[in-house]
Amino acid sequence: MYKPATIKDIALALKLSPSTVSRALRDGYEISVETKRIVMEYAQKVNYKSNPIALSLKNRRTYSIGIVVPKLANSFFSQAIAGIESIAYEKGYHTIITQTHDSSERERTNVNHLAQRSVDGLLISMSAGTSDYSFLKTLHEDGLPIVFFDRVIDEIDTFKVTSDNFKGAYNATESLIKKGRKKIALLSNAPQLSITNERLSGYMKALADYHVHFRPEYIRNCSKGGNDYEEVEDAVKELLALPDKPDAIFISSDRISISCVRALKHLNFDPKEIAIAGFSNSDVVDLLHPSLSYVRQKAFEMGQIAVEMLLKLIESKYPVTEFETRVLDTELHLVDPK
Amino acid sequence: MYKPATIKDIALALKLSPSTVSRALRDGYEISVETKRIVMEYAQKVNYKSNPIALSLKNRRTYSIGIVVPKLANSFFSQAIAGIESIAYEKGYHTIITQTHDSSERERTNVNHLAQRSVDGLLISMSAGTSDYSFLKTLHEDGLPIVFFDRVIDEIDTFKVTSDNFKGAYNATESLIKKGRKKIALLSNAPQLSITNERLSGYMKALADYHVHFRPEYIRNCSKGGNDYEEVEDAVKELLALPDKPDAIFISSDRISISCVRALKHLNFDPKEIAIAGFSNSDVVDLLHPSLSYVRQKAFEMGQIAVEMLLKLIESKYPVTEFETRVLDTELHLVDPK
DNA sequence: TTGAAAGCGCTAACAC
DNA sequence: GTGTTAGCGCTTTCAA
Repeated sequence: MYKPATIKDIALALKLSPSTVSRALRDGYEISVETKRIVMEYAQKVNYKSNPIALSLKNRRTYSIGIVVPKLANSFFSQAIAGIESIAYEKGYHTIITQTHDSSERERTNVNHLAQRSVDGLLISMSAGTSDYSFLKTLHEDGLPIVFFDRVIDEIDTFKVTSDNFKGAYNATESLIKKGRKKIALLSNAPQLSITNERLSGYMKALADYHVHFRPEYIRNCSKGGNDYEEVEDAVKELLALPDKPDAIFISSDRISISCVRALKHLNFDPKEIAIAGFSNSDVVDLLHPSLSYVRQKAFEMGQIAVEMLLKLIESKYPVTEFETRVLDTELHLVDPK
Repeated sequence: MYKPATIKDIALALKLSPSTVSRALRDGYEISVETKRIVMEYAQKVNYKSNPIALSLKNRRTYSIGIVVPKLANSFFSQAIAGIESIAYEKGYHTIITQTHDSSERERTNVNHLAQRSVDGLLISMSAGTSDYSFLKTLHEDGLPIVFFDRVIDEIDTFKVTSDNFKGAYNATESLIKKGRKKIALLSNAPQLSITNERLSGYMKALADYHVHFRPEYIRNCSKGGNDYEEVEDAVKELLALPDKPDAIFISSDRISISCVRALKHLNFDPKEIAIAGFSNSDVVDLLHPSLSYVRQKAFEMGQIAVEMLLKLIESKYPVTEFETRVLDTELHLVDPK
């Protein structure tokens, strides 16, 4: 293992004290111009880099923030992360990204790992399986700054950013109705998730507003959140095997939208027969066949806002007690099946 | 910010010395069972967690490895990362993921950031734009363990894992020939990349073996690697505007494959008219329209192998001088356009 | 303007 | 079996 130059090394070489070198390097006002010059030059020469670990130990700050998402392969999250990074880097923070694969278990270990590694704060979008939030609550009460994005929870009072899931779902459902569809099924995500219920409400409200009969048998929950294709295909099969089968499906989750498209393709369904609309931030959703209308979330922007909130918490000199929840608009993209 | 319990706190409370507490906590053999019990219990009670920053400072080990990839949104990389994590977590290592967006500039800052944060080693897949490897060379010579995967470079002698890009490209091109196509264009990635040339060779060899005339005007490089859609669409347009226009395209890059599909869709090309085959690890490639045959890389496995190599380097007691380059098979998936 | 010394949390010689 | 001390790299009083 290699050993980078330290302040001590420089001090020794230059016959100065470590403290002088330290001050010179940080351009301290007490140090003479001449000394600074000498120190800087030598530091340059030996390629001195301050050791952030030592700094962290001293300052109890790491200038890194932890990100916990269910799945990197989900475009929504990789877009959100890009947004987070864009701001974080600018402000001199490093990001540590971890994924949970929607496992509550991995979520807990990842979060603890991050907290122990002393990130200055945490950005998290909850896993589908999680119902016990105590590990987060404890950390939060201990003073770890946390901001939730997209998949938020009520149990912890802090900054949050989400999409207007209600309206997104409403608009998508409405678009199906306006296409003349009256028998609209719902493929939904794990019921623990905040977003699942909001989207369900939007769907229901649209049905009600347009006097479309609501049928409980048209609702299917895919509690594995589209991570398990079989689950989605089974749900689609069941829907299409109903005596009075739906003529449209609204899918309230990113990954499940993709799985539903795949299921319809496998089952050889004509998109004209079954119209679909769903949440999706996939960057190829416009190329899918069967095609679908889709609700897009402002993922990048959500990431940016989340990290700005977190930095506010981290950098605040006094404990923050006023928390805001931002709700971002969604965009509906209509696609006519060919 | 909150202040977690330290060894000192425990020592003070229990009227023991810090070293005794330290040893007791790590179940040191010299410590009496009784003392251990007392210490353990008290530690439990105050929720003692060892401070990894202090440990890192002491041990010059962080048990974290840095990952540098061009783009998380690229399925190939998110799959590789999943592979990396699967092994890393198991062995008690933490991963720090960063993306460069194929910018040489961000690559350099990310790598330096990671090296400074004292990761124990680095897994890297090079950005398309990079041609100056000196920053990596320096770190490597200074003793930082580095393993390259997928997009490797010759300039640094260490462990590497890639796919059999030559054969993948050969097989894909061959499949187009076997479909009766004789005018096969090539959409290619940035020429600096190792994989670009290997795939080019595979394409050329297939043409040669089947006595298909090679035409330089059928080759187009998209040096932005599919990050810039316009570039790809222009390339496709140019190809299709040639007097003797191609009847097939082989695309030698993941992201460009997607962009090419999009271009063909925009330009309203019938997949029967232009057959396409390309590298892609997208998890929805089978749902794309126009459809394409695709070469899939063993991304997850590649990640696993890469991290295993890295751990070998990290945990080796002696400097390693024998390096291996593993080459993984690719899988060709044939799709008939409808 | 510069230096000496203490301390962040932990471990490991070396005592006793 | 337990305590003392020094040190990882850095900053920061305090003293000179």
